[in-house]
Parts: sequence; structure tokens; C-alpha cells
Amino acid sequence: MEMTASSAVEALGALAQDHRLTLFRLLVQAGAQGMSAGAVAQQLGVPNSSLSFHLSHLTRAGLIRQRREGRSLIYTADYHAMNALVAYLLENCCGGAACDSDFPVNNHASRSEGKDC
Amino acid sequence: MEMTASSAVEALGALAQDHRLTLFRLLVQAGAQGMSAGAVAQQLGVPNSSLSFHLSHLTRAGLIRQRREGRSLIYTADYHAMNALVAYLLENCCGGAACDSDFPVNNHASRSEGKDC
DNA sequence: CCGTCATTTCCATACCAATGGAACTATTCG
DNA sequence: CGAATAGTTCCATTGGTATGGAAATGACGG
Repeated sequence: MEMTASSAVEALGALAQDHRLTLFRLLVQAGAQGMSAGAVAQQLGVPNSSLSFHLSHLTRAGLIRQRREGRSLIYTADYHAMNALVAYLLENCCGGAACDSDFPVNNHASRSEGKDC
Repeated sequence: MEMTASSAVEALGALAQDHRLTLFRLLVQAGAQGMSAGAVAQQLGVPNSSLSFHLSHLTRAGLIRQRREGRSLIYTADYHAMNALVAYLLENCCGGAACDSDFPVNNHASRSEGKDC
């Protein structure tokens, strides 16, 4: 769950693309069961090779997982990774304060563990 | 607070770079008072022209704001935008369930407003 | 006005990301 | 084994991103 600035950059970069964000959301919806690469390609209307590129991008960033099932490769969203990313953003990019407050305090080492967002 | 997939991609892309993520975190720490472009450049050790590029990138994505003060341009983090981004991620990329749960339900229109993350 | 201070815009360069067809690899089934 | 199915890797092309020096813009003080 530890997240460094550079792994956050990697995860953000992996999600910062239309096809990949859609793809990730699709996998989130699919849940633990996941989806085969082919099913995803069909949903997105993207050629196989391009999709494979995006899948490996998300995998490299640790946001999705792969498992083989018969001749299909099944992909699932890694909720822990996503959770870690969101936690990182809340702690480092929202001033550690609740997101809803207009202007959080000017802190730099708060351990306030933002609870309500 | 409305956030579309494409504005989310833009915001994610703006944060998905070492200098820009550091810069944004710096502005978050600075709070409402903000920081001048020059002060940021010095902190980051980045030449003025490069910094300006990153500042305008973040501005375009709506994550930071600019105001003039004397001959300095002061930048501040836009917490509402950040809040909207995190909310988007929670609702669309965590299955709408609390982030801490291992595998959220397979929903697609939940209004569950994740409370505890 | 004129200098100077703060910052941006312009520009060229280098690099990295996205795309899709074709060839390759892995797995199952007859 | 050999054909068919599911995906990936390879490769060339295209376009966008990051960088930093130099020139331009805007604001203030004398």
C-alpha cells in the first residue's frame, strides 16, 4: 500500500488516456470475475495490438492483474492499487484535510487521515 | 463539480509528471496564499520557461489558478477541482464501494457516495 | 518614458506515447 | 500432429510532450 511519488506518477499516467480509463472502468465493473482481452477489445472497438499495448501499460503501473484461463487471458482491476492511489492523492494533494473544505490548513506533515470525502 | 471522463483524463494527465505532481503538492502546501512562479521555479530547480509550460498545463486542466499580485503571478491549487477528480475516481474506478473493501460489488449506477476512505 | 524585474511566448530539439497490420507464441481440440 | 482460437510482440509511422535558451510582454519605481 506504500505509494511513492514516482509510482503515483506512473499510475496517473496509466489512467490518463481515454482508452485506458474506459478500459479500467470496464474492469472495475466486471469485478473479481474480470474480462478476457478479447471481450475488452470488442467493447472498446480497438484493434488487438493496440489494446494489448494499453493492457500492458496498466499492468506495468500495477493497476490491473492478469491470469490465464484456458486460452484466454483474463484481466481484473487491482482495487488495492487504486485505493493506494486515491489515498496518496487525498493525503498529498488535498492538504491532508477533508476534500470538501474550501481551503485546507497550510500543513505539511499532518497525520489527519482525511476521513470524510 | 461535474466531471466528465475526458476532463478526468485531462486532470490525470496534468498530474502524471514528476515536476507537475511536485509542483501541485507544493501549491497545496502553500494553501490559499499560493506561490509566485519564481518561488516555485526556485524550489523545483527548473528553468523558467519549462516551469511556465507545466504551469499552463495544470491551468488548462483546471487544477490550479492564477492571479496577479504586483509584478508577480501567484498560483494556487484549486481544491474543488482536485476534490472532483478524487470523487470521480471513487465513483467510477472503485466500483462505487468503499475503497478499503477487497472487491466491491459489480454495480454500475450506484449512488452510494463512498464515505469511508 | 526608461530600466529592471517577473514571467511568458517562441522556437528547435529530443524523446516518448499511440496506432494498427503482420508475424509469432501459446493453448485447446479433433 | 495440425487446424483453429486467443493474445502478444515486432515494427514503422505519426503525433504529442518535455526541455531550455533567447526574445517578447507586462508591471512598477525613479
